[in-house]
Amino acid sequence: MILEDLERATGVEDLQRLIEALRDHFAVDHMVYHWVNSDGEQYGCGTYSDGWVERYITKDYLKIDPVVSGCYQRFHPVDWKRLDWSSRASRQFQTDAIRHGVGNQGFSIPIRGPNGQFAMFTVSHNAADDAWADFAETNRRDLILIAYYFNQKALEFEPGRTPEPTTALSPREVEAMTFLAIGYSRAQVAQTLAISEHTLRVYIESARFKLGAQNTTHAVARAISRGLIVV
Amino acid sequence: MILEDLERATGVEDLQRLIEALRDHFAVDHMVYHWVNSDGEQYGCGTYSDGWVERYITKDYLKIDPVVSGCYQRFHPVDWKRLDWSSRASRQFQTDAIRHGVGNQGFSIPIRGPNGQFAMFTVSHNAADDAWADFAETNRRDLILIAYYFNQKALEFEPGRTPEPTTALSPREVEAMTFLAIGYSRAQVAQTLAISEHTLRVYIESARFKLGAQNTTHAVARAISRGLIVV
DNA sequence: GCCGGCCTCACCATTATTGGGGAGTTGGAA
DNA sequence: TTCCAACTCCCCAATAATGGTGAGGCCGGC
Repeated sequence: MILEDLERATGVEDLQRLIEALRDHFAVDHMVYHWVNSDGEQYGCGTYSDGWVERYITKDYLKIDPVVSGCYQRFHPVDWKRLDWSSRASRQFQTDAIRHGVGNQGFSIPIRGPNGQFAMFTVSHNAADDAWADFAETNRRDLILIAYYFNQKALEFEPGRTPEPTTALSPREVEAMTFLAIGYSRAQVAQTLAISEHTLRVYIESARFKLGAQNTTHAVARAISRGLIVV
Repeated sequence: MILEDLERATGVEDLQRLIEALRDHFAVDHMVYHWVNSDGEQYGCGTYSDGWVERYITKDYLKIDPVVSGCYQRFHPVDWKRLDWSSRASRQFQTDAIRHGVGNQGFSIPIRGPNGQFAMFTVSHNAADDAWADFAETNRRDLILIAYYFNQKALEFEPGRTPEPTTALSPREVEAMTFLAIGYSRAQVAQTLAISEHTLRVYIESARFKLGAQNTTHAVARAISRGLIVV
């Protein structure tokens, strides 16, 4: 089955090949994996035409695509029909998309990973409403799993995701960082931990040093994104 | 099947009932859903003893539990054995957990939702290593789907626990937060963005207000854990 | 038994951040 | 067109954070 192939994938070429196989397997027009960085960078693979992908990027459609914002706000898979297409920009985008071969129906699954990673797995097709509803109902679970495995592989292949040498913080340092991260001032943290502010400073500086951080805010940011504290 | 029951669930009582049914169905010692709020609050349901749950909370084990930080750093399901149990605090925690009836084996699936929501779905059991590896291998996909549906329902039932609807930051605010998060001082950020420090302050204050943050560090922490910026 | 990491406390001076005001432009949405 | 959100700039005073330096006790590993 396809999940096994996915598990065996060893590079991004495999993902492109597999997504085409998936499209054929589900007999739909398009299948796309789309990783969106929060600063607007994008990576993806799928079966949309090169023309549409290029147009999407150059026209900065990412910012007005209701599928993107809809997925970003939700956890569950979204049927495109249930999104808000009312604004003029949305409708223009929709018309343009259909003209470039994107189906009139679509189904997108939001996926989130560590460090705010966000991606979408999309199936698109030209079909009547009820046929599409049937398709979505029938295949939802498989698609969720495929999206999950796809993202897992994408994360794996992403360069720069190499696990950093996690310099563990001491328990007191973790506590200090945690309280700072939830908005306590140094005085409040010291009071909460029942230690002097001087002592607290030692922890913060120690944590800053271990994390290679320039200042407290930086240290807290690193502690969070390295998963050393859960805020 | 159980996924159907999950889809039909209409309240948290159903989730508690279902997770017990799931434990019996998979014939394991424990099954737990554990939602960690972005301010350190916790909610969960599962089959751990009340004593252990209470102890976990009062001893603030959330902060030192290697399962939590391990899941927080990863996307894929994690086998407890492959986590880092080397620190003293970790080993104490482990001993205490086993004494309170938690299994020696475990398998936890991280789940992430909108606005930085983070939860874990955990299966725990007393078993030998190879038997457990078999179990995990056999049931991984089912468990991933169950975790997914469970979180979907949990999000549905607990709207109050969801962090305030994403008050998106403006582009400049995102830039400001991002540079602060990588250790720049206000002066440096202002210079980098080629704006006056006064202007920068307006962005920071605005972002702080939108994020409901007490201070800059808090704002950056929230921006990161809600996935508004990537560091 | 020594070394190192962790936890605790202190002072001084400097720099950075914050909170309170006010004010003008621009571009897109209603 | 009107309005609002976003972007830009300014002052003053109070408060918070930081850098440097120092010290003692406790515990576990080599």
